[in-house]
Amino acid sequence: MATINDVARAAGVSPSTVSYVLSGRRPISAGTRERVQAAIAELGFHPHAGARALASSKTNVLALVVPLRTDVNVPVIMQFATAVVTASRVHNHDVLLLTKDEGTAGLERVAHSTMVDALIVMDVERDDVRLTALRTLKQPSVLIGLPEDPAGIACVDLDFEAAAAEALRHLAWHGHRRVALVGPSPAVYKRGTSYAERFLTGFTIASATLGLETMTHPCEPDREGVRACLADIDAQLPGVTALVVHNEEALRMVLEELQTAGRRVPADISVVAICPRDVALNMPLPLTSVDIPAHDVGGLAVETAMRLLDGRSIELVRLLPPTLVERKSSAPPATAAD
Amino acid sequence: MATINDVARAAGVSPSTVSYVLSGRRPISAGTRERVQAAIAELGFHPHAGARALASSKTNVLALVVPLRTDVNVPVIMQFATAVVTASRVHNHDVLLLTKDEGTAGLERVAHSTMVDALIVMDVERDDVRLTALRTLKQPSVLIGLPEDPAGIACVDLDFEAAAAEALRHLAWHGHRRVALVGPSPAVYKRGTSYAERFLTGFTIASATLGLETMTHPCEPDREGVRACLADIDAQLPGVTALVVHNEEALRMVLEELQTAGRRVPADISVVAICPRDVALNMPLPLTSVDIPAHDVGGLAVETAMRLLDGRSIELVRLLPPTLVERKSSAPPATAAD
DNA sequence: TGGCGCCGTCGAAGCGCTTCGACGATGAGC
DNA sequence: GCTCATCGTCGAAGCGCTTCGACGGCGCCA
Repeated sequence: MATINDVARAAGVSPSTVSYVLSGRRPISAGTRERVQAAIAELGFHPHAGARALASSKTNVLALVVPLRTDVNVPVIMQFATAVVTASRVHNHDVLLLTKDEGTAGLERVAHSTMVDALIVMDVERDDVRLTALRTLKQPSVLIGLPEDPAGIACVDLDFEAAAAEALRHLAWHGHRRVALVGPSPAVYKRGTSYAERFLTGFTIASATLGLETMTHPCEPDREGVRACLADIDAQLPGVTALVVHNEEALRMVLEELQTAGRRVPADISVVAICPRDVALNMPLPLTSVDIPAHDVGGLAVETAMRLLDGRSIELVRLLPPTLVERKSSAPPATAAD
Repeated sequence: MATINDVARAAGVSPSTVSYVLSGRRPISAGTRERVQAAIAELGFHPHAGARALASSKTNVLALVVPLRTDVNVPVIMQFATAVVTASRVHNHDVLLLTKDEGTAGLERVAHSTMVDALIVMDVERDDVRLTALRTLKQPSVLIGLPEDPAGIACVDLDFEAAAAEALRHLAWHGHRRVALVGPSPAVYKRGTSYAERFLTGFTIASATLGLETMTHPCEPDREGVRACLADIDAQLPGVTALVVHNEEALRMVLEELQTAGRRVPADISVVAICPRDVALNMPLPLTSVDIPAHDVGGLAVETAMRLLDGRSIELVRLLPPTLVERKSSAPPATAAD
């Protein structure tokens, strides 16, 4: 492997000049620059990442902490992850992949050993134990999610409260009065997963504001769980005319169960999903949905990390406004006249 | 951040002694070792990864290249990825996440700049363009998959040919004579994706060996694709009594379509799936399946990388034998008497 | 009791890069 | 024509660690 010294020798300049050509931190004459670049190309020189990190205390690596539990929706996680990687590359950074199960120790390990410049943390819980650890690190961190007390840590996410409100507003506008929320699995709530709670809150508040009769119900994403959930909803909220489904894995089964029960969507019952765009589009019926813009959120997380790294100002909490797209699964409720 | 010098001073020894305590490369007396360890703990010392990489030319980082296309099965990819990360941690390594779309350039970038010690590459194609690049790197690489000509590169995977044979053998043993393969989407074949082709090959060979009447059909994983696929199968292989499904995303829909058509599984038609265990178990009916042991394969990939790194011998191509587990979706075909 | 080998430790070099201060050359200002 | 910035480049220090050769002290054997 060629070193910066080899390049310098080949170009007839000093190593520092090569470095300045590379970093652009000092003016270099056009002629010199070209000779250096030619030498770099010819020798196939790539600066040694470790040496660079040592000298500059920058690694150009971001840590990304992903959950590996399978009760969260895997494809969505993957969408976030690839969005983060893609955005990182745009900013000339790479991504070190950590799993949530290493917990606090993993964060400290990579931070203390200076493997990364910043950390992006997914699957944040209400009182996430990792927060205090993150606050003591010298590297900045960005959460994808919003804990109860972010205090000093940057957070980005979809505004799930607003998303719930948006879904209800849409249904209310169509004339629905009785709406049930099919939520994530009980385990997700039990963990205090941030987005689930915020959606629930938004749902409850909007329900009151709009004067709707609503109920909420977690849902295990298997056939039995879905059946039980729908049965409970029918029992507790008879005459329900619309469902808000915030559980992608259950989504398809919910639709199937409705069909099996002979309830047509949207003629007999409307469905609004909270999920990524492509999921909504790939259902048997294109669903009216509020997007989970994983790509935007991931990109924003990286962007925020970059701003933090070069000392630009940021908004500490950034919640993206939801977008509801009306497709084929929502309509006014059937009237007695129908 | 404390440095090794701080630790040395605190423990009253030289920096090299601290280093030897850390690495165990030279004998250190118990007393000294304890003092050093105490100092390390007290100061919260973590060696600087860059400095270490520079001095030792080892990064303790593995590159993992994942596909981000969505026509491959995302949850399976995720299983491989988490298996690799988990296994890496056991060997005291971290994982740098690359996406396949950076192609050859990405591999060369991380290798030439000495960011990683070895590379693990997923989603390998028949004539993968990345192979020649990999061969020129000074770092070893391990493929998850098996290209046409691996020549010198370590490969690990499930033995998909044997998996196909296993599925057919099981069905033949039950007395089935007409069996159709519901394969991955056409795009997967078109790319020359290694596992899809190997499965197809194994299927065809085993079919001949066992003297079965079979056919194969790719399947787009959406409602329409599944319907079309099943219709084609019925048209081209009338009286088919069993299906081998090598397409997880279509799996659920296949079952649904069969049910809709009033064909009971396994009474009217048997189904053998090729998929991870948990997928087979989470279907409405527990499926007879050949496991895709993502966890084992990922672990083996890491293990192989480690052996390569410390010069132990390896088998260049390692294909894990398939395991078929009989569950509720396979049975002897209905006879005329039924 | 003297010599030899081994154990445990030290010191220094060096990994490849960045960065800071310095310095010659050039051009502008008076 | 002389001073003073400015531009472009250089040299050297230093980032924090590993590793190699060296060396003192000890136990062992003769």
